[in-house]
Amino acid sequence: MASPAGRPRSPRARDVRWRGALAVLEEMRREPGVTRAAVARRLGLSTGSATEITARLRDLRLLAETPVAAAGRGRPTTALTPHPDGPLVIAVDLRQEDWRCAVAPLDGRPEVAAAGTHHSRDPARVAGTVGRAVRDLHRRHGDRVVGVSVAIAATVRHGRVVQSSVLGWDAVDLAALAPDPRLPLLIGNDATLAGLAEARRGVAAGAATVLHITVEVGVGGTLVVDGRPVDGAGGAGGEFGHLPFGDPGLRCPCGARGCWDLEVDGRAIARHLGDPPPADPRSYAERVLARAPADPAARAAVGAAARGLAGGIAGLVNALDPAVVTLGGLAESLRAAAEPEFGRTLAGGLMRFRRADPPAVVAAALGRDGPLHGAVVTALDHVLTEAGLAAWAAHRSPA
Amino acid sequence: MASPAGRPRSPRARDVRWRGALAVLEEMRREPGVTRAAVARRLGLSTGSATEITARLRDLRLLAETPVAAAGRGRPTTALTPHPDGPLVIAVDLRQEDWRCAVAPLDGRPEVAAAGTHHSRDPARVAGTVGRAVRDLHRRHGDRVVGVSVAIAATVRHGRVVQSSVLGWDAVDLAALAPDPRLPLLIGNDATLAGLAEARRGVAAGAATVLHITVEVGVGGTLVVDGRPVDGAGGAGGEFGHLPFGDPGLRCPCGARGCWDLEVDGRAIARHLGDPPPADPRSYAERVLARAPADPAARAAVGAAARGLAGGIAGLVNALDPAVVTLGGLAESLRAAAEPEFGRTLAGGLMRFRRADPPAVVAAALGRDGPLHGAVVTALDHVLTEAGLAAWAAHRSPA
DNA sequence: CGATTAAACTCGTGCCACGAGCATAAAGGA
DNA sequence: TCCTTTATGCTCGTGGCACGAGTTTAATCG
Repeated sequence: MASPAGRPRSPRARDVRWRGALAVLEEMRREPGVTRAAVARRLGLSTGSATEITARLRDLRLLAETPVAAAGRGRPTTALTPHPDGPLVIAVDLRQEDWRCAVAPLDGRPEVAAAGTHHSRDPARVAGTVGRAVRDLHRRHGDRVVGVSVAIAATVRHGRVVQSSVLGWDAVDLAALAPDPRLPLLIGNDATLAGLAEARRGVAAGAATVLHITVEVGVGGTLVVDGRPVDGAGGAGGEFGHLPFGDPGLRCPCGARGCWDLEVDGRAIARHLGDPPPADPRSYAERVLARAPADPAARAAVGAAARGLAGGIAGLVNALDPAVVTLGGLAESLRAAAEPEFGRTLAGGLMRFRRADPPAVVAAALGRDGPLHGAVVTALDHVLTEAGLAAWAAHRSPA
Repeated sequence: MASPAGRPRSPRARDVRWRGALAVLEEMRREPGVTRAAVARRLGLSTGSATEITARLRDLRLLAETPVAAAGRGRPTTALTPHPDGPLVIAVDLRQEDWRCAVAPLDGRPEVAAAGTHHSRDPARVAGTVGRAVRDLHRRHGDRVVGVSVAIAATVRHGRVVQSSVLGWDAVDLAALAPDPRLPLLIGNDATLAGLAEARRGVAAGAATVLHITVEVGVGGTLVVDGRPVDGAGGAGGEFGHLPFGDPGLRCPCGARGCWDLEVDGRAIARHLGDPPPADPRSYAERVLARAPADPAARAAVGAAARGLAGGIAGLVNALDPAVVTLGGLAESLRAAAEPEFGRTLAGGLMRFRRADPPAVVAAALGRDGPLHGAVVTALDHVLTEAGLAAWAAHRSPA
């Protein structure tokens, strides 16, 4: 198989080695269980190329082919699936009070393998617990593991946690989560990753420009263009909650004034109801939402928050022109609870020429699994590159 | 040179035909006048590949090599320049009262070839005048012309002008500007294109995430990520002026309320001075800026507008995390005239963790040539693709 | 004017994808 | 049951791009 006469090529920047193979793997990922024939058709590959590429990928333990129930006449084709001994990524979702670890093969479907709760505000202890779970999975799967990706309810910049009001953390180094320093460790904001997941695998799959907005404590989200989050120079984009859409008289814990955050979440609802600022704005908001159908004051407060949400979204639509807006967390609950106000305010905030053709505003499909799916997406984005495949091929040469 | 035995390859999606050639042409474009040796080093090409690629491109009239003054010992290399009979793009900048047409070769340096003024509010007449100039250039350069790109002071969506308050136009079809229906005609917003030009060739060249903000009548601009403007599903992104950063009591001509537009331009200055709304907010603002150094009331009004500008920029930095912010048009004038207020408000509007490492805020370098340069950039982005080169090679086979 | 140096040119080779022709595995019909 | 139809997979010769070692070329330096 290796070069019989000359020496093997050294890898080069302009190299073409993995082009076809990558395209095939991306198709498998985009639509788990596609058949080989369908992939070849879609990519415009000749049957000869398809044969060669799949054979190569099988030898490298990157995919397997499973027979598929015959669909009409003709020679039956096979379904492309991740190789049973192929690469895996570990995804972690670290939330306010709990965490989950999952493992996913190249088709990007995570399987939760460990979970737990944490009530500690001590970052080191939490990182220790989660790190043990990750190391455990790494031991179990050996060098099949090619990356670790963490979704966390925190502001992340240059791969480091900068702060988290939800977790009550300041800057924290999560390098301890990597079971092996040679493994890439990716850290991402949970709302950004949830938006990424919606754009790639959720309701907005296929749309080129997707705006994801979620409300938990404050507003988060991301713009996803062509499947990649627009997260800025340091990856700390998507902090939409700190756009000054709100009352300039209100000071935000972030240090600025008039932040949108303060107009939308449980803190806004408490203000409208004349309640003191809630310790946990998220659960406070849920309680008010629950009693809103029967309680006019609660309903009015929810309506005000929904208007605050819709007005900001309208502005972002004006500025960013997304094809779809996806709503996660309390954002969807607020809209559902106060649909009339939400719809009116959204339409009224759009520039006139946009009103004829506004973007669809839809509920996120992945729910609380969004961040976990997003973590898998980013991890696989690293694996499914020329460099990633070359590294895999290097330490696992063909049988 | 063509296949001696087999038949020529048909083009395919996974084809590799233009990979190296495109990389070389992009280098020539990025740094006009680079030497062939430098390009080969940068791209990691062997000298053999460099020889072959340049020969191929020379045969296709895509580049020429000119001897270069010897720089030290060794065999002298050559500079890569656009071929004297190579492809050209036509760029148009259509502004409030005047227009310019330029021609640019593959190095992306436009040369203005025609210009004029228009005081008509009749879109058809303006399009007629400019269209004649374009057709004239097309006749002069024949089939060397491979694209036409227009920068216009208007909202553009899906390649069509939707409205322009500056020009006083409603929806207008500019298809008449194309001298030949087979030529690609690209229409873009002037502020978006100016931002693109700054990010690719101006002060922000090299930065991965650039936020460009310009003020003329209202606020425009764009976010540019990895050299591509983030302009949304229909290309109508960048309308930052219609983010609701302002007084919700003010109604904007766009149909929404509280638009940032109204806090920043000549209309805002007039409000602060108690003047009636100016007919031409741009020249009104310039007059007030001119007398601000000597006139405390004018200075205060300018300061208020500068604060409105800086507060909004701070919010956008929070949300988008750019590495650089470039200021064009009156935005730079406002900052320069009211530096203290601008700086204070900008810093105060940033989230606390960003204050330690804020983005550089710099004046745009290309000035009024920005939109023209941006139009050239988009046109060449279309030419310098596999499809673009294949089309060029098809109708001009090698000598 | 030869030594040195940087770069260009030549040429044999590997690798990927193509595509025509052949082989194969199912369904459908006689 | 057997032949036909249909869709697919496999084999193999070919083209095209880039590599890289060896050679040539055009400059400067001593």
